[in-house]
Amino acid sequence: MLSIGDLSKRTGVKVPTIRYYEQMGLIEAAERSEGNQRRYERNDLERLAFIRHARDLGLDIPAIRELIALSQHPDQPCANADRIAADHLVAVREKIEKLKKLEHELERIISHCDGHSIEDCYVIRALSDHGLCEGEH
Amino acid sequence: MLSIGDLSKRTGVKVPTIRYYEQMGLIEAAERSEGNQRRYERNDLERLAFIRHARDLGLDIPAIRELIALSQHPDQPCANADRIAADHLVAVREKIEKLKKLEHELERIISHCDGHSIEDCYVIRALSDHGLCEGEH
DNA sequence: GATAATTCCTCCAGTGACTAGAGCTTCAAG
DNA sequence: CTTGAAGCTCTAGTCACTGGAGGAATTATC
Repeated sequence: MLSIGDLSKRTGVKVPTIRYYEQMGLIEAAERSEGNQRRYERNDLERLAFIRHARDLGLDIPAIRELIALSQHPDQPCANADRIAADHLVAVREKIEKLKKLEHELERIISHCDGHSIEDCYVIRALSDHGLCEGEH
Repeated sequence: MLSIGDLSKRTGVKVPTIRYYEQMGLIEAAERSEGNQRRYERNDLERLAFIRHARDLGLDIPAIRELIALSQHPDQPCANADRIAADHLVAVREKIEKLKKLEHELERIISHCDGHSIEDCYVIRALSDHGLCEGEH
């Protein structure tokens, strides 16, 4: 039996976050000690590690809730789980593309600036005047 | 003189967002009509375009506030403005790196799954068992 | 066994950058 | 002069936590 603090240390999920996940229904309400403190077992540890891992991959809570629900019907086809992951992959790729554009834009702005005065600062000027941008954004 | 709606159309910043920026002190409180409606001029348009552009680049409001303050001292050196942009560039690059790792991980998980049942689903298994991951994350 | 230090509990509020809605007033067009 | 769009303020909600207050339970030390 683990206390919430033990569970936190083992999974790297902060204590208030564990309580938050319980509130959100991602983990079941834990058993309590005589003094009303949460007590966890091995399967809670696994469940929480699953959630942690999914969050690290950037999945949001509704998606995780769905994956958990799916994982509880082991006999069903896993097309839905694949779809969740694939949709997320698309979103991740889109974010990467956007950020790459930003990266280039920032590089360009910074490299154009000669570092003298604000009056001539390319950073400030580029922000003021969208016409100085390359491409659309 | 522009109404808040006109300003919104011209800059692409939504009306409630303009009011929010005013509240946050990014734009000065506008003059008002007799009937208490905001009235804007050309320089408000420029200021708001500046903010919009900086937000599109992903700068947060404190950074934008700082850039605005800097832009009002045209005789000072622009090292600070450069630093803000450079710091942001570092943050953007870090985000890109993280997302690329996620991309690979998701690709790998999805490609391993044969699409049969949840029981064997690699998506679910990979999430449950961190040991199936490549590298650290 | 007493005490002290740590961990736990619940509840509430705050984060960032908006966004939405209620309920009311003003403006512009016909 | 009427009507409908657009404006006003104020409040609350979004997402996924995070932090603090104030108090109870547990664990460690003496």
